[in-house]
Amino acid sequence: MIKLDMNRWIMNRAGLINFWYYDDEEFNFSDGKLLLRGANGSGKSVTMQSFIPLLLDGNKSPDRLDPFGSRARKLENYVLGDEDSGKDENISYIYMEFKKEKTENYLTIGMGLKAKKGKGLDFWGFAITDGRRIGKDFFLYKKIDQKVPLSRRELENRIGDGGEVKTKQKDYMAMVNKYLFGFDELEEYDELIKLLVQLRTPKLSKEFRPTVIYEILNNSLQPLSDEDLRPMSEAIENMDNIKNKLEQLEVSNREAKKLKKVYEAYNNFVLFEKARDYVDSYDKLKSLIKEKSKLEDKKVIMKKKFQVLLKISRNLRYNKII
DNA sequence: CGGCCCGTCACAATCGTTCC
DNA sequence: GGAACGATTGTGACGGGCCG
Repeated sequence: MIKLDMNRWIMNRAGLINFWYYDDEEFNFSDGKLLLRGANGSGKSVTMQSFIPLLLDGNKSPDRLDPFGSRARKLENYVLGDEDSGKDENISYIYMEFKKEKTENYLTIGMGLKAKKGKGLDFWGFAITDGRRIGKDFFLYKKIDQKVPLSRRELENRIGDGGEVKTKQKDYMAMVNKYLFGFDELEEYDELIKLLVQLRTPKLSKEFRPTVIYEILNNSLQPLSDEDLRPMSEAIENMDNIKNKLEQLEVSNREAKKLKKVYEAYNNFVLFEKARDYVDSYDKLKSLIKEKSKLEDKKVIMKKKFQVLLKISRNLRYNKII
């Protein structure tokens, strides 16, 4: 997180030595601001890009140097000068001095660049943290009157414990972040630099259209990692699944209701049939019971009649025999 | 003065990024 | 997907400083 420090570092001075068309040049900032004025192509952009972003992260890619994003010029060209009039070998220094807004504390970051024709580019970035100031009590020349710039080894010795020297771009970037910005993660610092690079694009003034602004701002935003997106995509996926399931269940429910309606009608019909059968059977049973009791009465009478007849019959037989 | 050790430099190889 | 370029790492040669 960015600390809200009311006594911030502000840019105080910036300087170039043996770099591009500059022999030994110093720019003094006023309240952290600098106004560069000049005709098109006079080198305002080239001068500024040498400080921001180059001095902030040490990224020496040609496309980063050029505000138009082309790869036409390598940093080596700025160190050696033009193709024909240039030198065969040269050491350049670029530096920026920061001052605390309210106190007399100074911090200088910078880089040395050594180029040899056809031999690529050597780089060493440094920070002076003990308050020594370039041109006042710290010099990038071997001797003050002879303008021979220090080699890396010589600079390291001269800085000593009062600062740091880094030869790797990543280390230099981490060092600048540590002293100037204080982001917890180097990635955050990287994002800030990317934003600065995006915002300085001349497209901003050339094509002032909302879509272009949108494009630039969009590009400058930190991309979301898969890690960040996974919970969301999973949630959306779940929502989709649940929605699909719900729709399916609703269809099923409708169909089941239809089925139920028909089935109920069928059930009622069957029940009615059964009930009618029952009622009929019950009536039949009642009439049969009635008939049965009638027949039983009849049976009793017949039995009595039979008894009488039997008695008569016996009497008749007895009389005969006797 | 010579030998040893350490740091530097140059070079090659490989990896990563960006652009077309 | 390839080309170009930068970053990084490893290796060997070289040279300067230090010590005996």
